[in-house]
Amino acid sequence: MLKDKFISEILARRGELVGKKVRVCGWVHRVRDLGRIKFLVVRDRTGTIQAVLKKGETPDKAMAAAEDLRLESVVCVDGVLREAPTKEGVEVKVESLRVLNTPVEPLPLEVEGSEKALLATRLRYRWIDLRNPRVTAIFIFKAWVAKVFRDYYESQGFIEIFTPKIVAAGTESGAEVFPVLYFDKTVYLAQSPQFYKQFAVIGGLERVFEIGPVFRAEPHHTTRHLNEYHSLDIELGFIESHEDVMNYVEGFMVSLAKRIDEEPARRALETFNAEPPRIPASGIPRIKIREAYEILREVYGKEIPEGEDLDSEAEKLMGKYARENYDSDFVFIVEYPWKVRPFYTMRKDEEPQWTRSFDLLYRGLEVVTGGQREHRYNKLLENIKDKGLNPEDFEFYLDFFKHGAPPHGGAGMGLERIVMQTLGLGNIREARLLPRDTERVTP
RNA sequence: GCCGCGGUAGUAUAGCCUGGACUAGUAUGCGGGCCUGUCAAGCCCGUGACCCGGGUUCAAAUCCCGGCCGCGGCGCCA
Repeated sequence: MLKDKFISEILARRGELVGKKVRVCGWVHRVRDLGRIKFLVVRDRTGTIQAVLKKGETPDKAMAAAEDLRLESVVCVDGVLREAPTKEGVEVKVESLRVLNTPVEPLPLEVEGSEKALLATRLRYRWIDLRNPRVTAIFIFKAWVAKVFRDYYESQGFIEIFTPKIVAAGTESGAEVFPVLYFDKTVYLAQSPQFYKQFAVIGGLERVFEIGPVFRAEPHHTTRHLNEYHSLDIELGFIESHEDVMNYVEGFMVSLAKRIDEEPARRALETFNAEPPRIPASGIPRIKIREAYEILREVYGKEIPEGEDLDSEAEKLMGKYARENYDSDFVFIVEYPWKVRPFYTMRKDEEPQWTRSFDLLYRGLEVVTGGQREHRYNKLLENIKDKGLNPEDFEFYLDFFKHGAPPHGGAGMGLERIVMQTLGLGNIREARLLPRDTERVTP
């Protein structure tokens, strides 16, 4: 390995490393050339550190190598760490400078302050944009959210699964799918792992989760939709109702909120000046959609017809309501109308126009959808017909329910949306390394 | 899918409404120079742009039409 330590590690251990030789490998973030003395700021994923070269003190070979440096040159610097009046309190007195690569063209985007460029430009040159510490922080945070997800569900007895993304069935929750040529057949990119996570529960794994890509062929033009995103999915058996599913969703959100002071998260929140997610001690409020209609009408003068879904304005208002009345950044909206939910949703026995389902709003944006699934074969068949769908199209799925399907339910959570809402990003594309939208398929 | 707004150097912008002194301004980057403690270093010099096509006009960055691209709102969803 050329590199033995991240810059953050050198800085964290500066006490013991001062006076010793260190090696810093990274990108040239800035060059301040004062003639007989040159300062290089070297950056890696974890931070920046200053290296200094002085004519007469630094070996000529290193001085010569420094002449050809440009911004974003890739370097390894060897030298002695010493105390200095820099932001970090230390600097590297250069003894040798190795230039591993030099940009062959001027930079189309400046790393520092790249977020000031148009998002389109940043995405076009994402490999440069990504070097901006503010951008790096988003993806380190995203990885941390996924880790907390994995940690939490593993601790609750869930098994991680990996389901097919190439599927035969068409639409299952209303979202449009992308067709794919698969040998001599047309198949589709999975718009959710829905059927297969249920399959895994029915197959006896009982509690499962998956972190995987999903594909939506909707021509969105918004700041909160992607055509490809990562879904955090869970599914669990032996539940009494959708309340059990909500408890597990809530458990994850509480875990996120509790662990938010861990290093990568703390730094990201600080970078974006974001408030930690707020969940009251009493838990996330759960409001039936029937009550939400009333709240919207009476408190905000917003009319949503009974039995209709909340529109995005209504979701924003309910988010505001939860914040002001429950001191909560989250709110569950519960028991959605059957008419706006997919066929596999379990209806309430006594009130079949309502379902055992929920959405979770986070700062006024839907980030989770879930509920109890219909596990009784005959009821499932009825529901398919009631939705005007053809049972033959779902034969492979229906078969799962013929040989012992326990009562079960689950939820799907939008990873990028959780990241966006936590950090207060203006556009979900910022939370995706290489977003796919209606026009963008490169890089 | 419907609707709205936009496209000026590598990047980000001013100018457009009210066509002409625009030789298209500014910042930053980039190239060169000066400088031995800078830290978004500074100072000096230089470089570089009106999306494409058509139209109106004596005259178009500016007005009109079409195309392409970008951004956003709604819808749908995570």
